[in-house]
Amino acid sequence: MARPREFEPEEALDKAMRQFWTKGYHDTSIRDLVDATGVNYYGLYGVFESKHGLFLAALDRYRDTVTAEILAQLKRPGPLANVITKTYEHLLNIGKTRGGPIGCLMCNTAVELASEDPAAASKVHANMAQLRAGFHAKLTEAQQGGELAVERDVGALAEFLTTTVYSLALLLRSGCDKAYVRRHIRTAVSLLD
Amino acid sequence: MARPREFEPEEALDKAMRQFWTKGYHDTSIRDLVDATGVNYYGLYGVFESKHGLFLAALDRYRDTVTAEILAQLKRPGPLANVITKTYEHLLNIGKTRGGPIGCLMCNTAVELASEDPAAASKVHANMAQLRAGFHAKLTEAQQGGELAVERDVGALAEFLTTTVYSLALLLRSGCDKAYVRRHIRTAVSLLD
DNA sequence: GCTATTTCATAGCAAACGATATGGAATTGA
DNA sequence: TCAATTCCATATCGTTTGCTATGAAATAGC
Repeated sequence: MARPREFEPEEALDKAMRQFWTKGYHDTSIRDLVDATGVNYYGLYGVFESKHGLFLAALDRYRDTVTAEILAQLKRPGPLANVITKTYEHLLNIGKTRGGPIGCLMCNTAVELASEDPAAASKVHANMAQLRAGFHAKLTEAQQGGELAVERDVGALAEFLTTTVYSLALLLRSGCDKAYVRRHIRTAVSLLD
Repeated sequence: MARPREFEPEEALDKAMRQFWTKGYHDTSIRDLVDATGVNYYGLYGVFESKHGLFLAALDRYRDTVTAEILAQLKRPGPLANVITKTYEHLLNIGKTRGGPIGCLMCNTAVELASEDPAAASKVHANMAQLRAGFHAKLTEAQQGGELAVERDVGALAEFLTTTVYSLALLLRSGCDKAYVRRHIRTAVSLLD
């Protein structure tokens, strides 16, 4: 052994994720990341290989924290429409900054990078699949409980509810106010009636 | 007068718009724009002032062409759900490239720039307002014709349908296949039943 | 306490960035 | 035909980019 690291990789990754989340991939420089994490070049490159590698790690970190929390919200017991609405309302509280909400890193990445970066696109689609599975489970449970009509297409609904997560993030990031977003939630959820 | 211009500003703007549409603002360099338009630096800067000025002009051009065509689709006569579905199906045909669909410039800009560029954000929101007005007119017409229940909230529905335009663009840009997008269209439009 | 090893801090690299300056080519009015 | 003017083509500006190299600082084993 020798001189020990002066930073916690997970903590640094968390701050880097936040930076990418706020400014996007192309508009975030390595110097921005050094400033945001407090970790020097050597440390960042030693652990994450490159800017791109750090970004991919940030996407994983996002899945393991933010997406995981969304899925946890979805798993909570309760009437279908209530749980879905609560889950969507939860989105209003993530990605808050002084400059306003910054949406969802996966949604942002889908738009900024998915078409030119296969590795990023793959992680974005994996995230969509996770959300879809979460909604699908809840919908199926509701259908079996007689809460949702058996003739409803659970697969299509799960996809729709997943896309709505991204839609809400887009509205928030683009600066629409909360009342606007809440109306969208209400309208989208009314599809389950 | 003196030496005449060797390029058509509108034609150059069209190509620049396409470039921004494909790669986004930050990832498009002035040299990319020179290559894409065939116009040299002097010409671009003489007409559009700066990269940012050219981008804002591209947003206007997008509104006057792509958004205008969407609104035209919306104004066509026919049953409500049919017209809305056709309008959404039309989105599948815009922004096609060899590398796949590139979504919607306004949606892309909402995610990439709206939070840091007030001028761009303003144009994005103006675009949303135009779409909302188009949907609102169609919905009101349908309501008056007895096609849509009078108790339905036309304002909220118009907002929802507008956001759906952006959602579809996001799905297309992120690489979802057409069947996936078409299912989303069907589910969203079923809200009007 | 000394050496080996790893990290930190910073200077520096070539390349690309947005933007401008410069000189020659093309056109007009005289 | 010849200034005057405008545009094209290109060289160049100072910065910033992602990334690397270098030397000092901090630890472990001996």
